[in-house]
Amino acid sequence: MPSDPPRLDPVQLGAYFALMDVAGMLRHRVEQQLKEEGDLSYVQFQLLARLALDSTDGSARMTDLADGVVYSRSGLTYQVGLLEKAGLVTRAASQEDERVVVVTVTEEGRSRVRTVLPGHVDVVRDQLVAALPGAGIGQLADLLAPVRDHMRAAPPRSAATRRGR
Amino acid sequence: MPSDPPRLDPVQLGAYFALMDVAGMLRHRVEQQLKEEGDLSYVQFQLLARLALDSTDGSARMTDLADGVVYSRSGLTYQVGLLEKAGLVTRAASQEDERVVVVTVTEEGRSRVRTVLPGHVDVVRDQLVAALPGAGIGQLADLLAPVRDHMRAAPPRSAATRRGR
DNA sequence: GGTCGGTGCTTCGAAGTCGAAGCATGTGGT
DNA sequence: ACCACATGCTTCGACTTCGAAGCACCGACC
Repeated sequence: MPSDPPRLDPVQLGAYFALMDVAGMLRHRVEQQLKEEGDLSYVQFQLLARLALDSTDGSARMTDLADGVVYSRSGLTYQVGLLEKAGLVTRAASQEDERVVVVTVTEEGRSRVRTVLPGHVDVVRDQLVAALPGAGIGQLADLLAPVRDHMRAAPPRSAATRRGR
Repeated sequence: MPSDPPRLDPVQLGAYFALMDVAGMLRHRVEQQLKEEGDLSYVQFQLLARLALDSTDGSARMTDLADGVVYSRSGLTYQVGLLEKAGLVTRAASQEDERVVVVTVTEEGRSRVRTVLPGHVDVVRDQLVAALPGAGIGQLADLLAPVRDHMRAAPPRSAATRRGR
């Protein structure tokens, strides 16, 4: 009998829902903390953090920022505009390539990140790490890493459907 | 110089970022599929699915729906309004309590869920399950379940910081 | 050197999202 | 019965988000 309902056992479905729920709630809490302690949205924090912590010179091209964060280009333009208005970053056209806009954190931007980071980390620890006994967090990291790689590699559309693969 | 920056080792941070990234990408892909094959947003699908699959009589109060989905009340009103306009659900005041609005899936709503479910499951399998070898998906479920419970139980605000501040 | 497709970013309009305020109904205390 | 507060949902305005269209610049090829 072709049981038309899907072909995902309860365990798989459970993992899927749990993943989405946990991420959703975690994001919600993190966003609250960022808003309260630093008047930043999650996206803005991600952008600032990437510039202040993951970049040697504190600057990056718009496109590189967009790739790091899962975001539309237009949304990025908007958010960087806000950050610029707030004095946390500066924008400048690249010399080598006039099309490119280079975004750079200001000292105030770095300072803001420093202000929010401890509380941010507290939230993650209290909400996520604390719920996982001992090595749990490590196992979680080990499980998710390959998934992330798989997803980044996989084509966003068109391959998802029908028999194939 | 005291290393005041966070107190989360790289593994914990890695798990956190991986979680947020994976959930973000997965949601993005799932949303695409839903939009293409059923003209539904992720939220709308969640609402319909909850009514069609998780409810014995195919109906629920607005508040119960909002609690299940991580969502604001006003956003729920908006989305249910759209679903009603599309003929996928109906709204009616409760008899016992005039304040309560009971939402019920229509047959067309159920049908819509049936239409999108297979593709939805395909995406989850291709993107999430396929990336995890053997028992991986089960381990993921086991790890996330307690986290979800922990978060649901934990106070949404104000408890984020203990010492300091 | 001029045109042409490709790339990087922005603008624009439509939709979705949230919190606060508002309205109507229920409930408990006096 | 009355009043005050609580509860359930909606409305409102502000903000964010996205995709499509647009602009400016680059590189390559004739």
